[in-house]
Amino acid sequence: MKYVTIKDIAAALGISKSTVSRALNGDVKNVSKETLQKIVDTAASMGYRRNELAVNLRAKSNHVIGILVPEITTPFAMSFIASVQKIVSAKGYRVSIAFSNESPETERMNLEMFINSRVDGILISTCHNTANLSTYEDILQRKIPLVFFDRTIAELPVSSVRSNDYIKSFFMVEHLIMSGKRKILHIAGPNHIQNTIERTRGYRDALAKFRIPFNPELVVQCGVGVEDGSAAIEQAFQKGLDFDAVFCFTETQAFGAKRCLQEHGFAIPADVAICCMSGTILSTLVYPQITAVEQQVEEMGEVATSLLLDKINDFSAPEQTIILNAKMVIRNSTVENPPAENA
Amino acid sequence: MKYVTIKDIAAALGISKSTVSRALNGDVKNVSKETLQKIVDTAASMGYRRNELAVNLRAKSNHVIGILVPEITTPFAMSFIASVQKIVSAKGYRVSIAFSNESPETERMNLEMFINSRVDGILISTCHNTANLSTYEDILQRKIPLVFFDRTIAELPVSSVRSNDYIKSFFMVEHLIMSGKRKILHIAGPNHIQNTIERTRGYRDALAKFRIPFNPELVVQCGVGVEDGSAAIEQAFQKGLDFDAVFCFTETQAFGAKRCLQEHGFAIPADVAICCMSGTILSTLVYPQITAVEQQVEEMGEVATSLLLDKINDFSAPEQTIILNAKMVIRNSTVENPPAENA
DNA sequence: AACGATTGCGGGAACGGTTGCGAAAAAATA
DNA sequence: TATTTTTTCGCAACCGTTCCCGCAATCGTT
Repeated sequence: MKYVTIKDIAAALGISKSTVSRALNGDVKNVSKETLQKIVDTAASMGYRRNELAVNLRAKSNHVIGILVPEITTPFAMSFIASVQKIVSAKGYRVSIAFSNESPETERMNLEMFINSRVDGILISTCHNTANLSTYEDILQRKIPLVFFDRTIAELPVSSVRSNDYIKSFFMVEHLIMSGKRKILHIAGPNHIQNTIERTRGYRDALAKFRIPFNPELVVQCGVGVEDGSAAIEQAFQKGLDFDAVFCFTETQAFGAKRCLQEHGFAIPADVAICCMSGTILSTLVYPQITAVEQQVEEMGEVATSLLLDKINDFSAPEQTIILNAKMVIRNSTVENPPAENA
Repeated sequence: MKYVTIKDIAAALGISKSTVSRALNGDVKNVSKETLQKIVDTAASMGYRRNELAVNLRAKSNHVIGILVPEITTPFAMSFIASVQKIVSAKGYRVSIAFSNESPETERMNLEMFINSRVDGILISTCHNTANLSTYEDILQRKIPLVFFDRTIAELPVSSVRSNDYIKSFFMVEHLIMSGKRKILHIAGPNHIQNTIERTRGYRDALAKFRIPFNPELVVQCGVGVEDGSAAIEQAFQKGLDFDAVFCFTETQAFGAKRCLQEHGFAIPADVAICCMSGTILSTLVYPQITAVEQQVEEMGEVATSLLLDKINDFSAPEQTIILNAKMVIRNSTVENPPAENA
């Protein structure tokens, strides 16, 4: 027999399954000490394993948190998932992970899978061109707790957690300028997402503060991959653009840009400085290490989870929009001698 | 009402829930065309969502594949998971992910969680100092399909997938020697795992082939993190060791080693060449790009999944041990002008 | 001695589906 | 028209657990 049930235990002991259930749940008030011990012992010796499926059906809860991310193979997603996992597993929840591959259709499918499997709550970072408002609304109508993180949707009355992109972007460009750079190339992100707008706004406003004229040619919009960053630099060379710093939308772009510049023999940061938003631990792997604004991924996971658990606990908990303070870390890709560690 | 059930639909239409169930499962043989259409329509308009919990309880199957990895925040784990996810989701399975943090205790806990939640199969890469033989045996006794990947356990009669570590390690060191290096530092892994033994054996045998005497001082054993690699180099300097190449057990060690060497002003590969096992896409992000033996992660995911699905389909399917051919990619960290792409 | 309170346990209805079996109705055949 | 076959559907059991309700025995109190 593959699995023994409480019925089997009851039969073996000649008692009712109710008592067995109670005993195994440690109900000391309704089971005598001896019976309880006897039940626990035989359960162990028979290799009993509580069937969560049955428990969950009865409890109408899966004890599962669904996490939906655009991509899974990014340090950001991994760290976020790990952070959530760590917290909720201590509270008896498991996490179920799905990814949208930046496709709204896949996103919708996965959300419906979450609904069908009766997850207790959903954490989601939407894909770029999101088109699933009706699905989100369906989820809300069913009173399934939902929290957006990183990429949020302003239209919906749901809690969300993201970083203060604009101001950190501003500070980063300011840092470049104060390091003596003036011709700053900005490798931006896809133009239909909120983050791109915020970060590019920070870039422009920092230039304005120092009365550096904005040159549209110095802003190139492209994908967020390593090769995109590399290609952006190649393209800038071909256009004959003159620049002494590069400010990237993502870390991966920065990797590509840096590698391309190094392959062309440029010294970093002397000839060209490089920095980026969305930095992660990877920025410290390369040489020189990259100055970056790092999202507090761990913290984002913790905050998002906390908001979600609140909602799970009481669906009428108020919606909150939390803006985390991303951390700017200055490293060798922008200055020769960076401070030890800085916020 | 949060969720409508087939009973609700049945009541709304004045028919039995059996018929509703059949209709929703597309049982054309037992439901008339009109009734079926009527049921499907009202189900849609009432916002019915099949409760997977109930279905799974009845079917005694969760339609979930459990994946247990030592760490989640590695490109290897992520790519593997993504690869499995892609395949099984097409077959109606979800994946549940857990990690052991290299702790046998956590590993055991998570395995028991998998058992309790009645997963249909388990893919596992064991933690370093594994001590859960009895748990594995429990799983096998319950006839829960189990497949090991990457880190395997020879003692157990289960299918497994891993790479040909020894020979690739041998080739890698041979490559260094043929590039003119002779004093090769080997940053090895923890000494109680199989992979360390295999790879170090490859190192020694390659030296032997070229009649280079083996110097135990040139083998340092340490953790697999970036900082471990960096520390290993620092330590080598302090010991006054003389070396012109570094062969790392993992990619992360190589990152640390490379960064440390560059910070000390060494030219790579001219002064010191660097290469490693367990390479991933990350090796191409850095400058110079790192020569590495890359596991075919995608393929490993596919093969492991295939073995597992076979077992799920028929538990008496034969156990297989599959050795994948890892791919050695020569890049700028060992030679100035690497071939375009090579196996 | 009588009576309420407590303790320990069993019976059985849920949770939301699926499915074998049988019955009624409809259609096909003799 | 009578009989057989087919279609269409309902009944009820089942998956493994929880939990409400009720009953008997024990205990304590006056």
